[in-house]
Order: sequence, then C-alpha cells, then structure tokens
Amino acid sequence: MKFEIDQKRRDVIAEPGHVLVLGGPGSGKTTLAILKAQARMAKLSPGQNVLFLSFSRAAVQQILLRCKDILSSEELRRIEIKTYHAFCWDLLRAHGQALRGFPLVMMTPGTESVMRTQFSGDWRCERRRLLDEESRISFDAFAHAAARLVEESKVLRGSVADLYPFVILDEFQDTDDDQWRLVDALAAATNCVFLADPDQRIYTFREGVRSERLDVLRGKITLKETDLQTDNHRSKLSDVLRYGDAVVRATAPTPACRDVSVASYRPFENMFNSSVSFYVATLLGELRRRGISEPTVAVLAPSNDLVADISDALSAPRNFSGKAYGPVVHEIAWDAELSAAAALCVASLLEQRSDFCAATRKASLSQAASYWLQKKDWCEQQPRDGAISSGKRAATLQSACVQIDTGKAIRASAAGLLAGHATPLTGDPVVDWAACRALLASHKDLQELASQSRMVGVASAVDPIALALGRVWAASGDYAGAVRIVSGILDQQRLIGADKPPRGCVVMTLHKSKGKEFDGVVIIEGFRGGELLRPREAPDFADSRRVLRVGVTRARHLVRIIRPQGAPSFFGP
DNA sequence: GACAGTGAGCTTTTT
DNA sequence: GCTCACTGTC
Repeated sequence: MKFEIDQKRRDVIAEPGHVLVLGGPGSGKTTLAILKAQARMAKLSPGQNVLFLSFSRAAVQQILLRCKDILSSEELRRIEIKTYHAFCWDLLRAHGQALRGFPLVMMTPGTESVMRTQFSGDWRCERRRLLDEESRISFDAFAHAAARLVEESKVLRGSVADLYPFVILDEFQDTDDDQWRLVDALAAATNCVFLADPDQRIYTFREGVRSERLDVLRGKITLKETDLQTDNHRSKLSDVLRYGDAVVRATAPTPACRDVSVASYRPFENMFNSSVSFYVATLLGELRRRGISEPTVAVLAPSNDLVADISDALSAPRNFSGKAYGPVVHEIAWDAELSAAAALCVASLLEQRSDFCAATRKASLSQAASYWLQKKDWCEQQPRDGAISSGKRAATLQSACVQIDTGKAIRASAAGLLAGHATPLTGDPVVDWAACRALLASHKDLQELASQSRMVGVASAVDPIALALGRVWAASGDYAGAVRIVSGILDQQRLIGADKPPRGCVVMTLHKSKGKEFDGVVIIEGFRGGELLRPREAPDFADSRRVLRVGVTRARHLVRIIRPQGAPSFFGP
C-alpha cells in the first residue's frame, strides 16, 4: 500500500535521532511510526528486528492489523509487537536465571491477591522477599525487575540494543515510573520513536503514571518533537474526531456533527432498558444501511455496574414506542482475573466427579474461597465496598473445608452444594462445563461465580479449554486435572494470548475501549453514580472529559450518546 | 449461618 | 433506587 505523506512526516522518517510524535486518534502517528520502521529495516543486519511496545494485548492486535496493511510479509517478520509485560517477561526469563542462578517463576495477579489477603504485614516487603528468596515475581514487578537488569548490566543493555536497534514506544503518556526506567536505559543504546497523545492520559490514578511524563522525557532524552495535530489537520477531521476534541475543551460551543448525536431517556418507568436496546439496535441498522454488512459496535459506559445493567438490557426483547427491539447478541469485556478464578471453580466441579473423595470436594470449596479472597483483595485495592462480605464468604467456605476434615456436617448451604452434588457428566466438555455453571447459578451465594465464569469461553468445542478437557476425557473417561489444565491455559492467554479482534456488539467500560476501534459507538450515561463527567468543581473534571473523548473517538463512523433527562450539557461555560 | 431492619454512599485500573 | 456494612435475633 502506498501512502501520501507531507514534508513534516517525511522529516520524521528521515530524522536519525530519537523522535517524539504527538497526535490524537486518527492523526496517523501509528502509521507514521510503521513507515519509519519500514525505512529503517533496510539498514538492519540479519537477526536484528524492530521492537514495538504497547500496553495492552488489544493495542498489540490493533497495531498488527495496521502493520499488515503497510508492510510486506518479509518486513512483517522483522517487527516484533509486544506488550511491555511480554517484553519484560522475555528479558526476565532469559537473563534473570543467568544472574540469580534460578529460573524466575511468575506469580499471576490472582495468586498474588490470594497470598496478599492471607498475609498480615507489609506486603511490599513480603513481595521483595518472595523475589529474592523464592524467585517468585508478580506481574506488577515485571517492569521494575527488567529495568534493574538492564540498568545494572551493560552487557545486557548492549545485547538488547543489538537485537532491537530501533524501538517504538506506544501511548508514552501512560508509561509508569518502572517502564520509564526501562525505556530510559534502553534509549541510551537504541534509536527510539515515542508516540503520545496527552489528551488520552486516562490512567493517571495508577501508581507511577504521571501527568508530567512527557516533560520528564524531554528533560532527560534529546529528541526531535513533532505535533501532527496542527490546525491544518484539524479542519480535515471527521465529525467524530471533531466532537471528541470539543469534548476535551471544557468551554467549547456545541459542535454541529452529523455523525454524533445525543439522545435522552427518562431514568424511570423501565425506560433505561428499552432506550439502550432501541439505540443500539438502530445504530446497527444505520451502519448496515451505510453499506457495512457486519458492523462492529461498542457500547461504552463509565462504570462496571452500568456495563452489567446494559448487558441485561440487551439480553431480553424490549419495546420502544410500541415497536419491539432486541435481544441484541453481545459480548462483555470483563475482569479477567475474577473470571479466571470463577472458571477454576467450575473446573474443580468437573474434577470432583472423577473421584468422589474428600480431597476433590475440598478442592471445589477452596477454589470458590479463593475467588472470594481475590475479590476481597480487589475491593480493598480499589478501595471499594464488598471486601467485608467477600471475606466472610471465603471464611464460610474455608470453615466448610475444616468441617469435612473433622467429619462434621457442612452448615452453609452454598458450601454443601459445592462439596457434594453429583452433576451427571456426558464427556462433552461444552455440555459438562455448562452443567457445572448451572449448578453454581442455582444458589444465590454462588450466582456470581456462574456469571463471572461466563466470560471464560468454553462455548464451542474448538475453544482451547474445551479441546484440552476433551482430550482428558478421551484418555481417562473423567476430567482429572481439570483445574491444572484450565489454569495453565488461562495463564498463557493472559500473557501472550491474542486479544480477539472485536466482532459484533461488545459492551465495556470507556477505559477499556482505549486503543480499540469500532464502526459505531454507543455511550451510555447512568444516573446516581453513572455520570459521564465528574462535577465541574471536582479535581478530576478534566480527566473525565478525556475519558469521554477516548470513548467518542473509538468510532470510525457513528456515535450515539444516551443520557438521562436533565443531565448537564458537555459544552458551554 | 440465615435473615431482617437501618443508614450511608454511590469511577476508572491495560498485564 | 440499590447494594453493602452493621446490628440484633433465632
């Protein structure tokens, strides 16, 4: 594919030193970085590759698609697109062992959560001890440990630079302190392209992410800076991008945009459900009318609670001014950690059948307990309500384990169901998985496990988990080892698994939509806690506008914003 | 452990 | 308006 590029962009490609490219969505900074990489490839020696680092697997997927548009298959082999975590883990696995004599073992966030809730004392100290004495490293420490390796070893720095003389850093405004240290050390020996959009800084609440990151970069590293977001470019922006820009500027007048529309609903009389269904269904129809046969649509909301409500709204047929709409088939982007924990509980139920002994019954109880412990930790980290009741549920299940040991009857009804219910198994993993989930759904204290595990795909026989379980059944006639198998597959997917490219309708939080792209976007505002913008006088008012802009600019074509009646305008003084 | 009644407070979190 | 924490009762 051939690209029309102006002088400014040609200068970026020709620049021999480090470059910082600023620009919003649609400004073409990713494309420019890939073109620069392409030009640079000619000068690479055999064995040397371009490294492209980003934050999420979804972003990696998006960048890969873009590369496939631009690069030949020969060139595609010379560019490695990875998440920071995957890159750091590669370094740690390859060199951590050489330096400390032991291979490092990764501690998944779920494992760390359970350990943290059961450890009294300073967890930071304990984490350091686990790394130093047991070589166990948590996800959160990957960048820190990798940075230390690279900072301390000149040889390693040299060898990484030799492997990747040219590095592209995506979303640089969101790098945290540890990632910055790693990049800072590498930049001394490599040639870097930093891509950033200060208006997409929406993760400022995360530890180590700083609003002054770009200034730190400018102060430490000599680079040539280019802003693609000039006025010249702005006039060519699409309706959607123009609206997004206006949203960020608090006092902008309401822009006239054909492709962005705002509708309101009455937040009572069940109008929420029918409005959601109506606007999502009609947006899908509108996109098809524009000639997109299989449109992708994101339904975005400011909070996870609203996401759940929206999914419910879409799941049943609804009436809107006398006409029927829905149900709308959709997926939900949900918390991977808790889903994984819930899935392990389902797997333990499969396994329980293979051997009706105390050990497997207790395994089911402790898998469920470990779900609640993880949730407790998650709530405490937020901080959020729910930690106390999660902890109580975990304790109830744990005491049921003791009751099994001591031969006493299990008191709690949920625990009794988990530890001793014969679900008939057929040998078809898809059917059996569903049956075990149905068991969980039948008790109100276990329902959450059933709905969380919905997010782990065992919907068809070709899913990796279903395949692996099917093989076990074929070999032994039961699901022995199911927990270990499912857990192994989930760990793998979390680190290197490709995020599925979006298909159809996906419901998620505005934050999660970052780096993704859809034909149409429906943004839904709730009431009582689900507001899109923080109060005007709140310190994070500007942050909430950036979040809204991220959501709006995910759309290639159309945006609908659905707000409760009486919500304050996005625009004006 | 289960249930009922009361009062507070309502974001986001890439791996 | 709904869920969670807390309290008291059986």
